[in-house]
Amino acid sequence: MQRFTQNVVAVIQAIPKGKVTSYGRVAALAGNPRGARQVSRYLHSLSEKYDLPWHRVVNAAGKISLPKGRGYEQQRALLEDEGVVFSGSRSIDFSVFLWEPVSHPDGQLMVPQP
DNA sequence: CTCGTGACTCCCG
DNA sequence: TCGGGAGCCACGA
Repeated sequence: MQRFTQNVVAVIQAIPKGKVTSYGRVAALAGNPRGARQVSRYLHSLSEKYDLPWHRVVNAAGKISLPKGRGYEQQRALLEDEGVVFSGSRSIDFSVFLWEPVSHPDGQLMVPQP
């Protein structure tokens, strides 16, 4: 498995309960700002194997990308269980629920070195 | 090796 | 606002 893939897994597992992030951010944190599409694929193929909180990943607009009947409802239910609120009934307010692993002297996310 | 395929994003008109 | 198009890239067939 490639480093990027491992990083994606690590980043997703690091998302705290009650917070969400976007595919693009996960990709960026994993070291590939252009790898958003890969992230979606990993969720699809590795979520069970690595027990990932896949539901905490939404698109850049703060919405669930899954179509209804294809996981939308399940994801939304899981998020609401954690306290995430859908404003307007469809989108998540990033200013409140976005997970920001801001660089911190010690609390930095375990992103590998370039 | 090449090709199709996305639970994405960004940029324009 | 909204939709279309192009960029991107790992992975399985």
